[in-house]
This record gives sequence, C-alpha cells and structure tokens, in this order.
Amino acid sequence: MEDNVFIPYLRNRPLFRVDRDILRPSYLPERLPHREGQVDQLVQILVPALRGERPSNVLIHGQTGTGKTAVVKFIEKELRAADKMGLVHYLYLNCQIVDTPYGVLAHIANSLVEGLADKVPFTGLSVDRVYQVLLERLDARKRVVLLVLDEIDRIVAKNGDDFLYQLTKVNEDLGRSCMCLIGISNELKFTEYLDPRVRSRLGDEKLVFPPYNAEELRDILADRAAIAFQDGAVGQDVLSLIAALAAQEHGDARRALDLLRVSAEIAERAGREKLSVDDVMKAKNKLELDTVIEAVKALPTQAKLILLGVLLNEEAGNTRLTTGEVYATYRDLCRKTGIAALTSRRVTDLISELDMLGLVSATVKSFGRGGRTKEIQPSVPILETKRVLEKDEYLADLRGHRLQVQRTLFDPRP
DNA sequence: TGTCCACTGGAAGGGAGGGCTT
DNA sequence: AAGCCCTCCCTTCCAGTGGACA
Repeated sequence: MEDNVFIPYLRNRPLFRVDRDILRPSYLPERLPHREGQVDQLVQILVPALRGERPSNVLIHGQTGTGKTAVVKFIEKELRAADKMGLVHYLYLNCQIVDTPYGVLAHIANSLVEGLADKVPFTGLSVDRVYQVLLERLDARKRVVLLVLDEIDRIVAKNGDDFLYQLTKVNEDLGRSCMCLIGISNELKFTEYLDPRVRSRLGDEKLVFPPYNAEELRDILADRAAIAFQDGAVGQDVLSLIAALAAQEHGDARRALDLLRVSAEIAERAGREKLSVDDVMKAKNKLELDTVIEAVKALPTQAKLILLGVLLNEEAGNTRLTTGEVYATYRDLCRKTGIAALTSRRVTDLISELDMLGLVSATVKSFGRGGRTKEIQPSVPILETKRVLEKDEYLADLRGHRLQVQRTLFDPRP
C-alpha cells in the first residue's frame, strides 16, 4: 500500500483547508464586502413582498463580476428565510439560456407546479395559450412572484421589447396575485433602446453596481482565502497582484476568484505550500487560453470554418482582411471539405458573432472607392486555436492545410 | 462636389424540426 | 391524420453609407 501512486498526493493537502468550491463564483459567502449598500437598497425595495404587496420593478446594472448575481442570490436566501407565510414565489431565469417569450412564460408556469404531469411542454402550444395557463396558476392562490431576469438585454436583443411590455402588464390581468420584475443587465445603455413605456414600467427603481477597485477586490479575495486556505498559504503580494490584474479587467470579482483558485491548483500540483507570484501569472495564461478554447469548441461548424479561414490568412501573411476576402477563403474551404457554403449575408452575421465572442476583431471601415466593409483580424493565438479547430470531424480534411501566400509585385522574397 | 465601391444590416419569409390539439 | 404553433437557421432582396478619388 505504501508504494501506491496516489499516496503522496493523497496525504499532503498543504494548501486547501476546505473544498475549493469556496473559490467558485457559484459559492454564496456569508457576507458580501462592499455591496452592503446595494443589498440594503434591494431589501428596502422588496420588503413589501413579505407583506403580500407588490414591490416596484427593479433594474440592476453592472458589468460582469460586479456582484449582481451574488447579491440577488443572497437576497433570495434571506427572503426565503423571512417569508414565514409562504407568500413569496421567487424565480431566477437567465435570459441567455431562456431567451424566447414562450420559454420565459413556460418556465414561470412550470415553476408554480410540482408534478411532471402538469408541466407546460417546451414547444407545441401557442404563446397565448401558455400565457393563459400562467395566469390561472398565478391566481390559484395569493402570492407575490419575484421574477429575476438575468441578462435581460439578451431577450430584448432577440425579441424586441414587446414581450417585456407584455410582461410588465401581467398585473393588469391578475386578481389575487402580483408579479414584480427584477431585471439584471450588463449593459448600462440597455434602457436607451427600450420603448419609453417599457422603460418607465420596468425601471421604477434602479441599482448600479460599479466595478470593484483593486482595494475592494483584495478584501473579497482575503475573505475567501481565509476560509479556503491554510494560514500563510497566500501572501499579501499574491493577493495584491490578483486584485490588480482583475481590477484592470473592469473590476471583475469572478475573474479574481478564478485566478486565485487556478493559482492555488497550480501551486498544489507542484506540491508547494504557498502561492507564488509566478503561479498567478501561469494561472492568468491558463485561464485566458481556456476561455478561448471553450468558446472555439462550442462554435457551430460553419463559424469554425470562417474562423479557420481568418487564421489561415493571418498565417499566410494576409492581415487585416475584408469581409470579401474572408468569404472567398471560406468558400474555398467549403469546397475542400464538401460543406455546403452559406450566403455572404449569413457569413456577415457569423463574423459579427465571432467578434462578439472576442475571437476576432471586426470593425466597419470605409476604404473610399474601395468600398465600405469590415476589417477583420484574429484575436486568438493562432496555433492553439487551429489545433482545436482541426479536432472538429467536419474540418478533419483541412488538417495542416495552408493558404497560398499572396505576394505583391514588390515582394522581395524569392 | 458628386460618384461609386463593397459591403452593411434591416426586413420578410421559407422550411425543417420540435410538439400539441382535435 | 391533419392542422396548428414556435423557434432556429438561412436565403433573398435591398436601401443605405463613409470616404477616396475624379
């Protein structure tokens, strides 16, 4: 038993005191440093719910990792504990996942019943019908529904604001019950695009979550580190570095915690008892690459083909591509792989999607008589990304494929 | 000053794929 | 089985456009 390969790793846990999940964004801590104000505001807005009255609708703004979701989850926990009469029905929906009117209505309706038998199917009914079912269930007994719509801008981007308008009007169709909307969005400018009627109904109350500064991030990290690690495992220098790095990225606490967790994993794997600055830098690189790889893996084949086209061009020395050039390369690759090519209109959209994901950077630019088009450049490491792309079974034929180097008349190369 | 390029990005609509209702 | 509905992914069509060039 002594020479078992697991023994050395099993025995010493020099770093972590407890489960590393404490460092995951999903973990809800006992206190939320530097968000006391927002918690308090939200409590004041929502307290009528516990008395069976309808609270004002709320709009919450703030970039990723500013604690929006954490605060809302925290409030949920407290609310459930305080709701002795069982009046409040709380529901959290992420509009990036549930992003259609039908989906949202069906989810609310389904959250109100226990048995599988009464579930609204995920497709098949008309939206009106689901709405009627929802009204019936809501009014079956008196309750205050708190509906949290995270990333609410997604649903507007996709469906326009008619649906939100309808949702804010639900209370007019309800007798006993009532519904309060809590919208969370990353984009500060989100409300500008809304119909004024929706804006005024939805934004009775507004909460802004400013980015954390380095000092605040340090406090957050220190709190978690104290629970997660053995004493002395994380020095001030490491905490400061992580806080500074995350502060540069618009004060993203999620990022800071990820950095801390991955740094610790790197240190632990190396068998060290203390995190070093070097571990943090390694963790930073690993996280950045991981995000890219995950995003690329999840791409539909057509988008992968377009991205591959961009990368191959870059590799061949053609930087700053136009949409036309990308499309030409893409058609070429389609021919080689036997994949049916999409129209250029659709490819324009896919390029924009790649841009939104941060995999390429595409800016609309005018070249005068040369026309107006996007200028496209990859913003991912070429080799690693290509490796991921080539794993796609449809792209297998392109493994090791190279583009012909385009030379100008003045190219000095032989 | 006007022209004109190479797209951009909105609108409308088709059809496949999921599933319900009668 | 026939008739609906909703969503997703695309295509077709097209008016609109920033700025170099004549």
